[in-house]
This record gives sequence, structure tokens and C-alpha cells, in this order.
Amino acid sequence: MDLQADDFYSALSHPMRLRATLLIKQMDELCVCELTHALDQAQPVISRHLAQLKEAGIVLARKQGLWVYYRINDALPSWALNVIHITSDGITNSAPYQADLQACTTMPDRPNQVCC
Amino acid sequence: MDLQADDFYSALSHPMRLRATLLIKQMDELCVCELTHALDQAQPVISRHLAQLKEAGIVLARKQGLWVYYRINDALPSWALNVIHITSDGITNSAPYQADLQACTTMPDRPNQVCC
DNA sequence: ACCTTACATATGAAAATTAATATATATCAA
DNA sequence: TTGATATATATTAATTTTCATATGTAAGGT
Repeated sequence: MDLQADDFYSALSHPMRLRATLLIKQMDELCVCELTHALDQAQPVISRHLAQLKEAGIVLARKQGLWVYYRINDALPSWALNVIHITSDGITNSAPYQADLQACTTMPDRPNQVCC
Repeated sequence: MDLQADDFYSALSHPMRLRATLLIKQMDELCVCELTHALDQAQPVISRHLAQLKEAGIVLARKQGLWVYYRINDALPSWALNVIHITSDGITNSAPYQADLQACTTMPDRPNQVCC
């Protein structure tokens, strides 16, 4: 994994990408439509941010039928995984991250209840 | 400390600010001229980036005579201090961070050898 | 099998927003 | 006055958003 710290930090520097990353971490795996709903953003906006997270190596995409599921890339260097973990522990009980999780779990007709 | 995670991550998203932050952490305290030398940037560029780090609450400035010394803000939430610490442990032995430290410690006529 | 339709996601191109740099100037302490 | 740092402005560059459209997959009907 030749991730550069620069790329890692610039990928997380956008509020939407930070929210998406933390939500994906908490939910284990999420598809674009779930993120679109939970973060209340237009589909192309989510799609583009996910592409940037994927480009930076922070998430991996898995295609299943119509849906593309994103998850945290376990192959990230451990310092990066730790940074995500610590950030998640530190802030996901505050706004807007808590509400994002709530919106995600209460979404009507979620494609595949993969977790939670 | 009402630091927002957004502000924290966007402050660290610029390569120069990441380098400056990690160097300040390693050296405990650095003034503008030391960072200007170590990171090989024009003084206003450094000054402006430091202002952003200060604005985000990541560093504190202490004025001593002609010099302004910057240090990591101990009052950051612990998750943020941990993120900085883990990142420092994870990457400061690689480029360009290692060379930055080298350039800093070998700078001729450093104002006040506060550490190292 | 073929065609059509519907749906999830991705992408292209333009517009809008935001950030970074260079240069010049200002402040402030000794 | 000198030297260290900060700020203001203009310019350039990078990022983000929007809208429209394209791609790919599944399901239904013929």
C-alpha cells in the first residue's frame, strides 16, 4: 500500500467525505443510494466523493447486482486505519455524524441489511 | 475546545500544513523562520499556513521578542492529539518528513535551541 | 431468445466556489 | 532603523457542484 499521507488527509478534508468515511466504517458496508439518503446529497455528488475516497485507497468498492458497496480498505497502513478508528471513536457521537447514522439505519427499504 | 473535525481535517489537508504540523510536533516548538528554512518556502507562505493551523486550533502561537513560536495546542480534544501522534509515528521516518527534520536541526544559527 | 423499461451508478462538461501564490506593504519589538 | 512576522490585494489554480447523459444490470412482456 503506497498511500501518501498527503492523499489520505486531502481525501478526508471535505466534510462530506469525512462523514461518508465514518458512516461506512460504522456500518461496515454501504451502497451509494444509502449514502445518498443518509447524507442527503445528490447522487452524483456522493458518487464523485466516493470515487475520490477510492482513488486515495481509503475505501474499496464491491459490485453486487445494481448496487456498488463501499467499505474501508483493510489494506491501509495501520497508522491510517488507527486515525480513522480514533476519529470515529472521538466524534461519531456528535453532530452531524450521529444523525447520519440515525438517518442511515432508519432508511426505508434499504437494499440489503448487511449489518446493524 | 470546540474544534470541529471538519476544520481539523481541512487544516491538515495541505501538504505544507501537514509537514509543518508534524515538524512542530517533533521539535516541540518552532518559529516562522525555522519553518521557512526547513520547508523551503517563502515567509508569507509559511505565515499564512500557520495562521490557518492556528485558526483551526491545531497550534498555539507564543511571541518572544522578534520571534513567534508555534507549538501543538495541548488543549485539542484527545482524539485529535492522538491522530497527530499516530500520524507522526507512522510517517515521519519517510519522505519528505524525515528530510524536513534533518533540515530543521541542521539549520545554521537557529534562534533559540529550544529542544533536540 | 429478443426488446423494452426501470433503476443504480458513473462520467463529461460547464459553472461556481474556494484555496493557494506572489508581491507589496504594514506592524511590532529591539 | 533593522529584522521577524503578518496582512492585503490581485491573480492563478484547484476543487466542488450541477445538469445532462451514459453505462450496466435486472425484470417483464412478446
